[in-house]
Amino acid sequence: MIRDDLAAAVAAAVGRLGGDPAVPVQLERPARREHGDWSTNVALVSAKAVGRPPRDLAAELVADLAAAPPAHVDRVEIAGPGFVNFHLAPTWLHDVLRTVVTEGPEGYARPDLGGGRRVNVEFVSANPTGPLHAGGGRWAAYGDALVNLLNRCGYRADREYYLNDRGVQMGLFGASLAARKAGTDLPEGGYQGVYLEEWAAEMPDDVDPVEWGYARVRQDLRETLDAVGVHFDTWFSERSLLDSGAIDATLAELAARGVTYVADGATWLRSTDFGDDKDRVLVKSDGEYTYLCPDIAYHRDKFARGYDQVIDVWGADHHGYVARLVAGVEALGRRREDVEVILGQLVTLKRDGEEVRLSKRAGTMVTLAEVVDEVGVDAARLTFLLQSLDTRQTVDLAVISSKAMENPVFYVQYAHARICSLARTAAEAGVIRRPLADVDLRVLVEERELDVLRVLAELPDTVVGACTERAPHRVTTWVRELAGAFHGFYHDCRVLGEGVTDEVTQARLWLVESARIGLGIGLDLLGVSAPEQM
RNA sequence: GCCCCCGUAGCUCAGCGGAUAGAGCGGCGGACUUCUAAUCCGACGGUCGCAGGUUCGAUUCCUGCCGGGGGCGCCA
Repeated sequence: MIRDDLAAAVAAAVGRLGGDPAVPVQLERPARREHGDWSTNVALVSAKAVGRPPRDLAAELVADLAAAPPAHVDRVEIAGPGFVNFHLAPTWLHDVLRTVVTEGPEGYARPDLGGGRRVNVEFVSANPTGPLHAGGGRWAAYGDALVNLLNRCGYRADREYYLNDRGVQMGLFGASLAARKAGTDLPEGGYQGVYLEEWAAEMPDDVDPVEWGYARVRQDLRETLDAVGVHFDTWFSERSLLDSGAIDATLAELAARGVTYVADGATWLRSTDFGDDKDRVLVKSDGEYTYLCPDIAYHRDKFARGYDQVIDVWGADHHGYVARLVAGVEALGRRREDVEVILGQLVTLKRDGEEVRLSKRAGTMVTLAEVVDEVGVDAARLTFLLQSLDTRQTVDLAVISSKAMENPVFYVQYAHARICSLARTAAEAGVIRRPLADVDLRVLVEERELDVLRVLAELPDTVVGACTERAPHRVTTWVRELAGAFHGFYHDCRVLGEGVTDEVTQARLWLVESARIGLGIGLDLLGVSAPEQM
């Protein structure tokens, strides 16, 4: 890669000039075109240590580099307070094209960050007491894309859904179902959703409402998540922890480690020893487990299944729960960095500008299934992956369902469809793309052409950043940029037809192919389809 | 009171310590006899909430304040 070549050249020059070779050389793409194609700040960074003005250092660097410029380098300049800017010949972008095509959809932008480490990503995990509401789509799309990113970056990541299938809520759910069926009053705090009426009507007379309802919910969850294209590797049942004795085994292990104690008839975890602000009850004085207790057993189980790292994706409303869960994991002897909790801000739903309160119990809900049904998987997923998880997202149902331009999914998919259409037209016209090695890419000199390649060049960095920062939305941003660059190219540069020389047609066909590969990689990471026509 | 997230163009949001802060949408003005106009181009639009600090350099990091959202149970 060009950056590594430039960095190596700069490091060597720094060494020859008596600078500190330990200072890492940073190469970045300047925001402004006149600042060149690549820029380094070594002179700024090491000026103090060397005790000389940064511009003097930069001048020496430039002189040294000019003696034997690295490949593709046209000229090297000093700018501003002491930046060293590299202006490259377009050939560096032609190399990008070759790399993209040669490495292909499988190989390009596939950095090995994970080294095969196994990661368990748990997400959605809504209580099995009703359908997923529309806001849950954010967790579904996010978790799924995050796993895609991890897997692309050399981890072995799995998707997991935790079913809280025991406890108070389940009982309440079953009782609500039974009451609906019998036409009696709902229990105190019961579930009022319309879906309960439908399900009660389906429910046979001679069944346990909790069990029947639980099965019904799982079916619904599975169908909905299938419809959003999210397929979990594991559906983990909280009950199974009780049945297998894992909860008691966990309590025994914690006791053996001396991190629990009994007070006021309850069993407590010394979570303050692990960074929590107060100790937490694991077993209540009435003998029941708290929510935390099986949850610690659950995380112990994940590690027992061979995962090196565990990631939980939760809504920000669970913020107060993080410290005790992490404390619990640490109390079991794991390193605290082995468990990572990602908190996302909740989704506010609006319909025609008016907020729709989402409450499963109150029953005023818009289901995820309805939204997907209305707008389609692709629009739904891309919408949820448009913004950082730290931003509270407002989704106006009227907007995403209007198939209008407000929704960027069409913009991006249209670019892909155009690419495929171009390939079809070429085939119909009998234009055969020659092997890349036989094509002269140096005819690609138009800014529109080079812009496409500039964006493609950034994909590897984007993937790394999106993965390490747990920020799939960066891929969304990138995909929109590539689509924009492609549309501009498409508008200004003809690939086929009279007035275009054979050389240019050939080179542009490969340019289009590289864009197809890049767009495909990005959309695949997001779980959004890349249509061949629209 | 303590903890977390947010505050950037009219709206929704990008922005990985760098140079003159970007995109989409809306509004305004343009471009289709040619590979898909679901596209493209132009102009307009900003005290990056406020005040300090660190730094050669801060929208970005730190502290305080203001505003919005969420959380602080032997609930789940």
